[in-house]
Amino acid sequence: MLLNQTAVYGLRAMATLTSLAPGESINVIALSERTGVPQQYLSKVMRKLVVARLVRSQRGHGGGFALMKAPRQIRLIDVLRAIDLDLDGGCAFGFAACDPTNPCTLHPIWSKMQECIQEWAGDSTLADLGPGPTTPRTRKAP
Amino acid sequence: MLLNQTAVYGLRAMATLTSLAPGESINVIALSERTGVPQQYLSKVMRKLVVARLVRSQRGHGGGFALMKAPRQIRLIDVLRAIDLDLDGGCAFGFAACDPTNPCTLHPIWSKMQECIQEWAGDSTLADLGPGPTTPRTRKAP
DNA sequence: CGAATTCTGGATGGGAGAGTCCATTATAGG
DNA sequence: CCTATAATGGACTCTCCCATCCAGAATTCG
Repeated sequence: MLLNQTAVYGLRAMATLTSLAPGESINVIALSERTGVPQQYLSKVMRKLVVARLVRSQRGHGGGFALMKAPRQIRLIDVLRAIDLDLDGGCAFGFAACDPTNPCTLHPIWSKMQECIQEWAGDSTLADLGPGPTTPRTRKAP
Repeated sequence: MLLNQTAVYGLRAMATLTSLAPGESINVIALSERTGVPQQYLSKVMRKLVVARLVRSQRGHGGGFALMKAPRQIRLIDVLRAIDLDLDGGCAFGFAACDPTNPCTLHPIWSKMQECIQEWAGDSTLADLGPGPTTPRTRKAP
């Protein structure tokens, strides 16, 4: 897989939160069932999203998680960064000084990929999600 | 980093082989110096490229590695596949049946990323490399 | 043939990501 | 005020990727 597992888990969770009615919240047990992410591990992931101020958490009876901003204001890159995913890997050759004026031989194709993924993650927001379900009839075995 | 370390190593090696004069070959020691990939590990990586028939290997005195085809005929996706990198992760939610007619909510943005990366890896070849060097003055610490 | 060179391959170790278990803290509601 | 609920946090395990060590097989050169 291209993105790491934790990043995908984060996207699943955020997508599910986006599908909630305004003002509604969901606890980690229900969220785990809908997303297929192991409960205990999902807790860790959610914490990262809370710390990054993308998600609001509420403890105690009736508590749970909800988005902290409007879906339109949450870019994918914000989610991925919150999950500690580093999209900008630097020079493919590991050169200390590699830039467009002094590029390594991999620079053209490498920067092409970087731009492609940066543009995707930077321009898409949770408002770009589809109308489809956030929970499946059947899920593939992990 | 987006791609895993081994995949990047593979691209570095292939880029360096591409920069050789026609008919020339290079042994793993020199290749390791130029690419910054640890020798012993580079051997494993090179073996994968050989098995995938992208690289020709020659043992004994004066042996080494060289490209098996013209750079134009080697796509990036061929290299990445040889390194066991799986670019097609399937549905982001892990749904068993997720397709354009019955999509999950993440489907739009997910497929957008898939297309972006598939197009990049499928359309680019080693002929698209730049003229820059394959070995740096200084390299970042790993 | 003999020796140096070079790739091949197995075995092993370290570390980070993924996942689990359990104790603790905070909070709503009766 | 008490209890059930729910998030938080620490400690631990497991697995796979990255990396290293070393023995073995093939091939060229003198």
